[in-house]
Amino acid sequence: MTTTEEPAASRPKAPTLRDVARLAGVSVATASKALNGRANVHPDTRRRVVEAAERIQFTPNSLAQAILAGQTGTVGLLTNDLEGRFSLPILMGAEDAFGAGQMSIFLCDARDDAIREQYHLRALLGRRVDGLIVVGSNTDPRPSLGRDLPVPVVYAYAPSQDERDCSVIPDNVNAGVLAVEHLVATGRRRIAHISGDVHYSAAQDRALGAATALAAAGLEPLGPVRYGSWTEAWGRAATHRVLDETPDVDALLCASDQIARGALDTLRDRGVHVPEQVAVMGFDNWETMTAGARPQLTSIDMNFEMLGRRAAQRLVEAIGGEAAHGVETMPVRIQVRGSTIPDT
Amino acid sequence: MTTTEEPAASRPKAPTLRDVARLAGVSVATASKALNGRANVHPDTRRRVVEAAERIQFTPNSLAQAILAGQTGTVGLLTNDLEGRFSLPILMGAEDAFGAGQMSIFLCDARDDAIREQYHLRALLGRRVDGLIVVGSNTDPRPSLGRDLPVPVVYAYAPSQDERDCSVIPDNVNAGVLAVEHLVATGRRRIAHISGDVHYSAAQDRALGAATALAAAGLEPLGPVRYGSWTEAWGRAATHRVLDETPDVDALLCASDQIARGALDTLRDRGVHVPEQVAVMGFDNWETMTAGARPQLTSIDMNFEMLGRRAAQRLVEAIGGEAAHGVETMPVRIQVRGSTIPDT
DNA sequence: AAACCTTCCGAAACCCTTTTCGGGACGCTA
DNA sequence: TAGCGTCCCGAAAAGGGTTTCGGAAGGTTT
Repeated sequence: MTTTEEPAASRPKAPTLRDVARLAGVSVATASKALNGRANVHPDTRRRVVEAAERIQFTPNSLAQAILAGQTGTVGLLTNDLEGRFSLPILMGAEDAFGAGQMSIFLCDARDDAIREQYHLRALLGRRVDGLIVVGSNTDPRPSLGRDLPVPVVYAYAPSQDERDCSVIPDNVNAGVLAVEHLVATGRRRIAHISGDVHYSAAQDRALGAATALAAAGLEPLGPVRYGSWTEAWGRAATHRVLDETPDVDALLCASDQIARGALDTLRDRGVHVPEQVAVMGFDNWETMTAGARPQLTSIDMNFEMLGRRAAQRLVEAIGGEAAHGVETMPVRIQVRGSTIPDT
Repeated sequence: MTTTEEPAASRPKAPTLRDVARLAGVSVATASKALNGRANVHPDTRRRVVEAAERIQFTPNSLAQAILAGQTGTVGLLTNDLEGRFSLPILMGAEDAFGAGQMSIFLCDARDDAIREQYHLRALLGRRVDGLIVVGSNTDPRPSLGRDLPVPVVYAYAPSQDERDCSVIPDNVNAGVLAVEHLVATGRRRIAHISGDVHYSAAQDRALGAATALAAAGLEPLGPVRYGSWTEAWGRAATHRVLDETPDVDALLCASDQIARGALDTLRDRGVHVPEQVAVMGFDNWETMTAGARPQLTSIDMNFEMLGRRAAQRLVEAIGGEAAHGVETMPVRIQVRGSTIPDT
């Protein structure tokens, strides 16, 4: 029994640069230079080293590289969005923005729990992430992580309450404007607004934008903004009320796709034709909701991928030393479908 | 102006153990022992060190610890599920299973692209993850990552094609059984099955389970299994066909919640009462779909959190040297709502 | 007072990679 | 043949935390 005998169950350790050097018959220094394309290595030597590295499937240990460089090439994504409706597109946008993938992403779900968030924060800082992206579960401003962190932080979707932090959020006000402009452009004049939970800034902002655009078009809102919850059930109930109180409504602006789905259901039940008699719009352009609707749902797309890319971009800048700050709003866009324009 | 003044632009570097030792007036070795609760440190000395560490918010550098220990305390989650319907619950289950969070998770989305997957795999191995969880976009068996990796791999949701790998998947066959048993228990006898894409093993397995349970109950299937796509539109269209061909149907077993939503819409349009005349069931128990349905949708829950926990558990075992392998199916459960049982 | 033990602290090695610097080998020129 | 320049390669240090081992200081015993 020699000391090189390994128990059968043991997994082969990942090969190190030392192993490559030994196999190629050179020093570790030369092996490093050969693999990294540095000068002063004879072509034959380089070839030997590269072949040795491939043979044993050598992968440089990023940890050791990071400890030298002071940069780990990792980013922490701290989310409170359990469903991933916001954080996943943002994750993808970030993956794209960081480029040919030098950056790996730690995803932590704090589940709207401050304790858990602090806990994950400690873990991420211990792993020496180069930066943090914090994604909220809604667009309401959230407490700052603090300003004495050793790494830059970018807040996405939910801005930080601290103006000196860097936040990137969708432009909910303009979302309301775009929606009303579209409805007006299609000839609607009597537009009711069914919103979600009144305490959400997203509801307030969208309503503000809608009111502004209505005024600009010289129109009066049809009844009050009807706040409720972000559910299909509320969309159904509110639509009944709108039809009862203002039967001459010709458009329903719903503050989420789910509410809009509920509105469509009620309209169908009551024999109201969409979009001929009443147009319906949603917000978020959530494909799951819009694709199955009858007719398919026109919606405002919040551009989450772009939001993620921009957040990642700002983070890279901050890591590079450019201290951006303040709240940056990202443009939204409208996706027109059959619920506002008759299918051709 | 004191020396503690920092230039505004420069970010304070993360403090090291060396900084703590200097502040406490001891060596780095003593500081390490004091913070880690080792013996042979005088209580007064320990207290001084701990206070110094807290004062400068010292966080041990996990990279340095990892390079020593040969374990990084990180796991790679390689997913192809763009929406995160499977991978996010699995992520959460894994977070829970790894316990008080010694483990951090790299999330990479390969977007069903083998090149991108290989690329992320290299990056993860370079970062010396202790293990990998691979999540598929559907339950069809997928190619193995290979058996010569330096870390253990657990396949979740989609099993590996290689039997020697370790896979954890939901029990789709039993899901079909449970669904039919529930419908039979509520007095249904003429049960039609509307499924999704015929090429998906999930569709086949659920249909197999349903057929088995029907036979066990001494019932004949009502017409053929109607394969189509996993969409509401298909659910609507297929329901029309079922009603036209077999008007005496008393239950629609739909292979996804989306299909079931479509079925409910068509039944409502044609004045068929649910659940009195026809019961409707879905699969996946996707809250987004089930909650807004009228009536709320009975569905088979695939227990993704449990799946994730089990996968993480198997991975921990494998990291510890216990070589589990083979395909492990996880139990599913039924969530009964108003679409099969009248609301009380 | 000398020898011994306990208690506590610090120097140094270790992990893996990169980079700098010094030196050996070789060819060319005077 | 001596000297110089060029081309390669290897030794060594750096980076941060943990651990082992040696040793210093102080107290106790004979």
